[in-house]
Amino acid sequence: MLCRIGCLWLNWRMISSKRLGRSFFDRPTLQVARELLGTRLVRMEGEQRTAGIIIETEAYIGEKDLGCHASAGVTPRTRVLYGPPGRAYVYFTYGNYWMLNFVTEREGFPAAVLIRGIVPTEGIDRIATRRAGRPPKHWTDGPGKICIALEIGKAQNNNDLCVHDAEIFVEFGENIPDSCVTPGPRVGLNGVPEPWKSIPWHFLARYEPQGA
DNA sequence: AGCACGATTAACT
DNA sequence: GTTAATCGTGCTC
Repeated sequence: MLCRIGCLWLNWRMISSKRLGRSFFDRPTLQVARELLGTRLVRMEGEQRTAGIIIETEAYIGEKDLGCHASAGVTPRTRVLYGPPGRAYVYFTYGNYWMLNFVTEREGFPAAVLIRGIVPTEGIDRIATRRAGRPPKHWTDGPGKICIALEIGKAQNNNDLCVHDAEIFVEFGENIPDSCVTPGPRVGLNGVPEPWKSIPWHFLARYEPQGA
């Protein structure tokens, strides 16, 4: 009886959960990158939520993709990319900035989605403090800015997004129709040879926050 | 140990 | 439009 109740409770948790599970990330990276648009990125800081709607993503897929860090093979840094899907890959670049990615596809295949833009929805006061002096329009419109606004750094690298007490996770959001999505080349790959430099693995959503 | 570079940002002209 | 800042990472010696 107790077991039955336990199972029902677990089922209820699964069905009613607003969170994306591991199966969401264990799929082709382009599909994950596209479908992440409109979902909600949540950063737990103790009991407080800081969050925003994801509106811009980029896919980095495998060792053959010369724009992907995994083109260098397994190194201390890229090890996370080869790990199981549904983990955070957080790396440091340009001497100043952290970048948040979600690892995708099966364990052993290195791929991830970079989170490039969100629209803040919760914890606005904390975001405003961390982005002080900048206009709201530029609070979270870049991958480095998102990590500043949500206080994401080295400590979150390799974090599992799909456990109950995750610091970072993603919730289902509203559906973004294809008519509101603009694919294009990935940003910042100037030294990367074609076709990787121009391949349209960047996804930008036109998103109108409620009431605007 | 040394070197070149980077999935950026902010402040310039 | 251009460019400086800044340092971990990966590669070579």
